[in-house]
Amino acid sequence: MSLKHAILVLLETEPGSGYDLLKRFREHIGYFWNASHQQIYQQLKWMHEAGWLALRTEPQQGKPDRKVYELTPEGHAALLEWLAETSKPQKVNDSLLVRLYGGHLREADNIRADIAHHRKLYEQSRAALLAIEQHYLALPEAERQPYRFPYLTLRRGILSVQAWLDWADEVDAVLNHL
Amino acid sequence: MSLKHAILVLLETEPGSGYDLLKRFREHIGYFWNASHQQIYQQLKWMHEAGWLALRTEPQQGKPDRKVYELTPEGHAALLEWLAETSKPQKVNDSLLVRLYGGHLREADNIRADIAHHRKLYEQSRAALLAIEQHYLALPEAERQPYRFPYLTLRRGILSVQAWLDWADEVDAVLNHL
DNA sequence: AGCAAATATGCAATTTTTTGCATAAAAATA
DNA sequence: TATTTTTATGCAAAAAATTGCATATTTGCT
Repeated sequence: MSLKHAILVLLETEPGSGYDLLKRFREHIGYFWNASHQQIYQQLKWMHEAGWLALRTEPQQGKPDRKVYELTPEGHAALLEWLAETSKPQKVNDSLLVRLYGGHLREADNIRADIAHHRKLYEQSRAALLAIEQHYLALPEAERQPYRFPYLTLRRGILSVQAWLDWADEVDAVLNHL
Repeated sequence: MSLKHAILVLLETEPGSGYDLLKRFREHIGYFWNASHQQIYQQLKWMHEAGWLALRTEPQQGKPDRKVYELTPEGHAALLEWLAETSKPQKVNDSLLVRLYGGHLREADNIRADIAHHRKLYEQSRAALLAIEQHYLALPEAERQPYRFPYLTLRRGILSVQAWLDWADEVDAVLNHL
């Protein structure tokens, strides 16, 4: 529904290829937007055909051409239009919690392992986000300016991951005196 | 992908109609699973045809029949099988944060209004979840037992909503000295 | 040197979700 | 009494996401 617009926001900040976008989704904004490479390439194709994106093909020695996309004025207009809409509340679908809800049908060890597995992922995520934050905070005031808004979203990622880990501690405490 | 299984978990706890499920999704577990009525009725049909659910039609005076679904042994088996799988990390797609990421293209007041609008929703959600928690904590030990696992998911909802509100405070502080 | 992983792009089929439409009675509110 | 909201169910078309397949080079590791 708004992967198109997520792509517009990213390309407005900095033009890039489909693979560049994939990495940005994975490494930088995965705590608020996720997309597979198939999805991204499909959308880029659609957006290019709709006139939202211009395509610059950079020939590379030996390697296949690098296809760099950037916003057209139409794409910019579409982005502004979308930004003005009021966003619907986030739709959450978390199967880990569905599984926990049905915990009475599972082995306690299975639940513990499930939580432990996710804990590792969230801890990795927290470390990555905190590293990005340190990098941002080390910048001189002037260079921080353009990242003001992305930084606010980064804070959301950090608080959100931390809240998950705090909850996991509660869960482990309960599971351990079962 | 696992709406089917979310429905199985809910019906395992207590049989009910499509509308009952809709209300449970909306009022009780909306912080970890959401589904529209169209989705629910479609899935119920599929699950019934697949032999996962038995249908009991309760005639009502005047009113149209109440269609109550409950798990068959096959449905129960399907649920147990799914519960044993390891759950993939939650896929997050939050358009509010995409919009905030592109905040440099928006009016500050527009952003503030957007945050304020969502803050109201999250505050309502927090109040509802805390009320459910109070209700649970007021139960005598024995009656609390069957709700142990749902209570853990409720805690996730509470911590999660609180983390969002804490973040919104940070955002407001930054936006106000812009 | 050989193999795995990362880089880089895409098509096609299937599944899932969303959106729009449709009906109809009961309960609540003005 | 009239209108709106809630209860209650469902079909069909369109949009979006997932899954499986396919290709080819480069980089890092053993």
